[in-house]
Amino acid sequence: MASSKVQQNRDAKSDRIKVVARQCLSSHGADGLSLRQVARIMGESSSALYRYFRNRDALLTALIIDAYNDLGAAAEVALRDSATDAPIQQLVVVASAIRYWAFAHRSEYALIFGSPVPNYVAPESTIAPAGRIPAVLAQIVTRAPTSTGSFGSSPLSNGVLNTAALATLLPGASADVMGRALLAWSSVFGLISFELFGHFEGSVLDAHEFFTSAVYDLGHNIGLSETTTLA
Amino acid sequence: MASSKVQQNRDAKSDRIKVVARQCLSSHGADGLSLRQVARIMGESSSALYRYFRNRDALLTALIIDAYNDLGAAAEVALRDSATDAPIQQLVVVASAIRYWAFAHRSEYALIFGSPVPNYVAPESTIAPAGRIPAVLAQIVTRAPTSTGSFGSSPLSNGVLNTAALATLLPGASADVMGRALLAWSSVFGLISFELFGHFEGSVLDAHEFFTSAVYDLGHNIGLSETTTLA
DNA sequence: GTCTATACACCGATAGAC
DNA sequence: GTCTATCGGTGTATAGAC
Repeated sequence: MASSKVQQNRDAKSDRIKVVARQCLSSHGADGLSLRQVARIMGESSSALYRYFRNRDALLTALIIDAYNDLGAAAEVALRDSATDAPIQQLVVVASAIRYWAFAHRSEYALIFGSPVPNYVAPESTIAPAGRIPAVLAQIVTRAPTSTGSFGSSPLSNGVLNTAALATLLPGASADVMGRALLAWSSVFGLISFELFGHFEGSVLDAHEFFTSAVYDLGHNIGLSETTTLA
Repeated sequence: MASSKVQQNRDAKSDRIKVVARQCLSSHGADGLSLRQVARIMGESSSALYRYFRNRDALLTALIIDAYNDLGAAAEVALRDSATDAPIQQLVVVASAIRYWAFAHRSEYALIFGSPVPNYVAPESTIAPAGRIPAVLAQIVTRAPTSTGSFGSSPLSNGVLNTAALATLLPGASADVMGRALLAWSSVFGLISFELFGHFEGSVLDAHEFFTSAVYDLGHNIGLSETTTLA
């Protein structure tokens, strides 16, 4: 299991490349990421980097997976550390952690949640890390009293969601819970993206307060209650 | 008021350029848009196009404004055609029209709602067209019974929204109405973007049905009722 | 593992002829 | 208004020397 010395050096340099690549990302966007520029900044020739990443897209994929995992870990930590047991407050805590991460990592957020990079197709290896956030939200929703608020005022029809696939990610969740988790996630994403990408400019003055109120509202909508329930 | 013949020719050619530019947009993304490629496709030299657009960013701005206006007009038409429906159904109709437009104009949707284009700053002239969609949504929310559902279970504090600025866009709306309109808009945006950018891939099988149910749900959340109310 | 050199492509923007 | 020619830059990716 112990990786060899040379492997450690390889990984260390891969990491150094990715650090520089993330800087490039913020100044030129995902599409503008180039091995040449990374090499220039590192003071090396571009051909040297091809020993570590087959091509530009491989570097991009590595950055995407790292971003998903970093954000997913942040959400998981927020849930674990949340001082409250009330589901709706857990939602606010987790959503705020996501928002906080997004602002601390703007370009990586844009990389994974912005417009698709032209001529880049994400490989399968990105989907597992991408599922960590909806999984966290589903954990919260699962704890909501089942009596409240079915989806869209009537239960989701069979076949709308891929319950089989989602079950591996969110074990034990009903279709309704899955649906509410996905809705909550996309709404939180919408709020954060609008704020981060400037679409609230001029209309929302206190973005933090607006976000918190809105998420609170969303929590009510998907049936989360104030009172603590057991998992 | 009658524009001269030469002006008409100029506008016609500007339009032809923009048509080709929109094609380029879909294959290479906003950042990859280049006057050179547009010229190549049109069978002209690139320098000729500089008579019509000062530079690349000017072309981009024209495309952005057109996109906002096109989408805004689609939303307004949808609202007008559903004038006699209950507010919550109006919301579904308008949101569906936005979703429909997004899928018919993927690259333009990504242009205005995706990641910001690196090194491009949108000029002031884009903000008015961008406000047409929230204005439509606010019209719907305004018709909801004021008794139901305040924002986040407690009214929005003063100073959270720029009510002065929003008033010119949504005359007569209260801060609470504005807030609910913005929340609805960002949630609808989140749903559409997740679907369009592939984040529902593998989990949502019937995206249309899921979208409709979710928007219905959102409508309830912001206090829209089933019964028709007068404007 | 890193280097130089190379083949090949792309771009924005301008000058000056017609 | 359109053209050619040009300057000065960007990039991917490989071959082959050290």
